[in-house]
Amino acid sequence: MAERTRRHAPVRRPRTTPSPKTPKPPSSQRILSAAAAEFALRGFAATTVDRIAARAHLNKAMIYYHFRSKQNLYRTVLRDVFNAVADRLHAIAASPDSPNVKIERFVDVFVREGLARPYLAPIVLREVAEGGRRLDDQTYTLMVRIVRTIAGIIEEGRTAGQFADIDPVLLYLTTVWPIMVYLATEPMRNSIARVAKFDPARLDPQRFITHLQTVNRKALARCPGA
Amino acid sequence: MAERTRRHAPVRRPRTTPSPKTPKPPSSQRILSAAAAEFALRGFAATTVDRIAARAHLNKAMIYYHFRSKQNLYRTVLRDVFNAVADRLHAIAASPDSPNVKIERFVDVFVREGLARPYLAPIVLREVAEGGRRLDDQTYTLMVRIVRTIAGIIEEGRTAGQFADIDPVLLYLTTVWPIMVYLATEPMRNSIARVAKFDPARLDPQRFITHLQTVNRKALARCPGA
DNA sequence: GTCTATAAATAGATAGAC
DNA sequence: GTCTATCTATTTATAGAC
Repeated sequence: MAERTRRHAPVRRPRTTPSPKTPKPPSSQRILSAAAAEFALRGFAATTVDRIAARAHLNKAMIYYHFRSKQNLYRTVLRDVFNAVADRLHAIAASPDSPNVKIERFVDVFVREGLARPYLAPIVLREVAEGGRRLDDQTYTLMVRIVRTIAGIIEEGRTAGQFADIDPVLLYLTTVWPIMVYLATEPMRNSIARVAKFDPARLDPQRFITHLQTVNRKALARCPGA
Repeated sequence: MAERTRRHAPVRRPRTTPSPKTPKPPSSQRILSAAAAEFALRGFAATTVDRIAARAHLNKAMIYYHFRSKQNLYRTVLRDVFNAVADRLHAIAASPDSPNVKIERFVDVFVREGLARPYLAPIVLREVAEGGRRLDDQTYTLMVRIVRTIAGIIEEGRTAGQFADIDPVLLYLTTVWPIMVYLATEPMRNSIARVAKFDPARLDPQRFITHLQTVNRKALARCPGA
């Protein structure tokens, strides 16, 4: 609704003139990257528009020119984040692999993508803690599609008789969220390991991925298991 | 270090005069409750001292009298939260139950305690998203003790030959954090279910508890499972 | 212990030149 | 599209009466 009343800011125009050699990305892109980093680092409230501007090597006024408000900028960042996740997930779901392999690939891809995008997990977790109050309808729908897609993979395996009778939505919960927390705790993992006196290597990405894949495989196996 | 320089505020004095019939708790307690609720709802930065005061039916100045700063109040709340969790966990770990039962009880108790304390999960998740930057040493150590305790339960079962060769720390990750996210998403669960068109009852606490217990049992079972 | 100001700093948003 | 300057509101924290 408020989205309808945007007055200027052609935020993501169809790049008619790609400008062959762009040494640095256009300012609206720089703002989006800087905003993602800052929002991830400090959360919505603690992030100042000035800091975003500084990180983007721009002026505060430029942010209000491209995006109408801090709120609107945040929403755009959120949509981008969820869109990226949904894209990756759909690609996996649409692949010709077996459901079993799809679930494994899902874990693997999710962790690696998350490691490559350090802003992803903190932003999503902050939004969860917020009760999703800042999610607009579009992002909300996107989030639901993510749940439905992974649940679909499990349904696929279940109707094919390959999986045990596990609720896909619940397995989504126990799969996606440990990943998000694992990613978000990256800055503190070494400190924890040191204080707790165990080898930090135990929390290596590859070990974590294998663990989650194993847990999921066992959970979905038809073997009784005690 | 800064903790050493506290000038006034006998925050939690040994209640020498319990004042037999206290109709409402002492102001410092009211402040702590109000602060927990507000910090959970909005996070540290977005929470104003005025709102906490209003919720506690007190004046802003009282907060600075009892606690020295917003920061210090927040740290106190965090310590209380983690202390409560650690207490519950130690009680379970010290019980004479078998490791198998302990893990099941752990899941059950954690979810139910979390439901009864709606501020717990959001505060913890916000802190995770923050990279633990606001944790003081005391709380940090407390957090580590929680990891060690649950890891200890699994070690206990493993050396007794009852459990498969699963890394306790990794199982801690895949057990505790789905619970935290499950708890924190309480306000949005119904909306999600509605938009995604599945029965909200699928996300009932009891179903979630059973699911997590099943996944853990299978993960820890010695049966190969594919 | 509790309250009413109020100081001091900060941050979202805009005006208007270029 | 980009900048400087500024308006306005909010917010942490304190002073000081009772």
